Amino acid sequence: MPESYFPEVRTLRLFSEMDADRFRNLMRGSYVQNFPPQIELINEGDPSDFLHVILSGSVELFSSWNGRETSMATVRPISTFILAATIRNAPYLMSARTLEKSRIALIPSQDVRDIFDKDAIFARAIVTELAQCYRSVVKSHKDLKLRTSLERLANYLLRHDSLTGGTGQFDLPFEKRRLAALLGMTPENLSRAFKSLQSYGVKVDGNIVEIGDPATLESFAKPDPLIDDFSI
Amino acid sequence: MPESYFPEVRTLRLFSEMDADRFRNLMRGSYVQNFPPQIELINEGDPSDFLHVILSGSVELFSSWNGRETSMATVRPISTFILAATIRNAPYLMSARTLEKSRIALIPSQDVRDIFDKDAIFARAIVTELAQCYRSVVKSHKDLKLRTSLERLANYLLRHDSLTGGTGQFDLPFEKRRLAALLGMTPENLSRAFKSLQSYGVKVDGNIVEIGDPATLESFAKPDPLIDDFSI
DNA sequence: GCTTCCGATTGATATTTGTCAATTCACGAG
DNA sequence: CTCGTGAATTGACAAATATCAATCGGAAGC
Repeated sequence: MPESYFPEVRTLRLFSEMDADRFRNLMRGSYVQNFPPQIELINEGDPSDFLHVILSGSVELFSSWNGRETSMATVRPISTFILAATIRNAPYLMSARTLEKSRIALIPSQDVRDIFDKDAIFARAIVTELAQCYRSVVKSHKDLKLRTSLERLANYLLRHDSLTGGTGQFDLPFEKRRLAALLGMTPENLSRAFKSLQSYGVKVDGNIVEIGDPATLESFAKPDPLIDDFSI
Repeated sequence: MPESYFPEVRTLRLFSEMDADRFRNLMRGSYVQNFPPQIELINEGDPSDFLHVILSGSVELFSSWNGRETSMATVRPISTFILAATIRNAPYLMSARTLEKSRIALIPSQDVRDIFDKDAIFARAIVTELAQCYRSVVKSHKDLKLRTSLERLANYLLRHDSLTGGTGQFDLPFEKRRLAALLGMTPENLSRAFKSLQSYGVKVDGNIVEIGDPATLESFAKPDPLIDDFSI
């Protein structure tokens, strides 16, 4: 990996505190690659040879079974993905594809495990990151199991609004078909769900969403920090 | 905690390799308590003051939102639960209640975090355990999102059969209403699902389940190691 | 400007799942 | 043994969601 990328990767919580020499060694054995959109980076079931770090662009994590496919999460810079497989030296549970042109750093999993054993600070950082990811999936699981699709959409809109500054207006970050898969519903059902939310002040025009009356939408969505707050 | 419990806790992968002195210190600051059935040990949202280790009995992890409740997992000896909250010093995301008379060890979270910082071997063990838990939730999430309730039940039966020796006959480990909640369906729907599986050779009498023709059931259930194999 | 393509939407319909009410069944208390 | 309790089951029905087919509409290419 060219040294010019080091600072970017170093900003990641995972690497920011670790020993400088070790960091340099880790980076020297790594690669940075540019990928076009719609490239499959990881196929679920494959051995986890690399820890991936997304530096720019966006990546979708998804899973398939029996001819069906669902979206599990979207990853944005700067963060790692599929850390657990790397740590356990186990096959990937999810596939990954680029959504847009993306720059990805590939760090050999074996090196990550080696340094983990030697560097307590790095180990601490990995645990924190892992625990965070773990809690995110638990939240998603609660979202999916406790809420109807309409409630999931309403809460998604509130979350994304607050994420983008809470102005009550934002662009959907990807196609609606992808949002539908993420929320665990069909595109048709999503389309109808948007219509149903009109009565709570939600206006949609193409990719632009406007939350006219946050209080009304919240009274329907009933957001809960233990599901919707990704910072805890 | 009485010294007599030390060996039991020590068998946990999480503690088995750690420094003996530190282990003794950690245990000395801990408690072991016996709880009757149906006692709420943890309320989601509470601060995570203790890491829990179940020594005997069984515990259900569950979550609520807006008057609804769902089962997230059941925990059996000997394992920890809600490790991620302890590590991150964050509120519990799930509640926990005893299903039967249970003996639980309570280890102060602060002590766990302190030792984590000092003991690299312990840190390594925590990461392994966390990554394991994380992957389990991802599998559950895929199960819920990619399969119908009938498919989830069929795969659950196959998993549980193989877990109990693969004899093709076993007792359900808890009430059907709980199984229904775990699988994300209503008790009524579960009852009908069992009936539907009759045509694939599944017989149910009370709590006793018999898989008459594993091949047929598998051809319907299509079990997938990336969802159903909890050892990877 | 026109065409083509693909995602989004809409309507009609089917399937899945949940809800409500009634009944059955098993088990423990008295 | 009988009664009472709560879980499990069953049937009828309602709601949520998916499927299929047709249409719309905007963006890219010619």
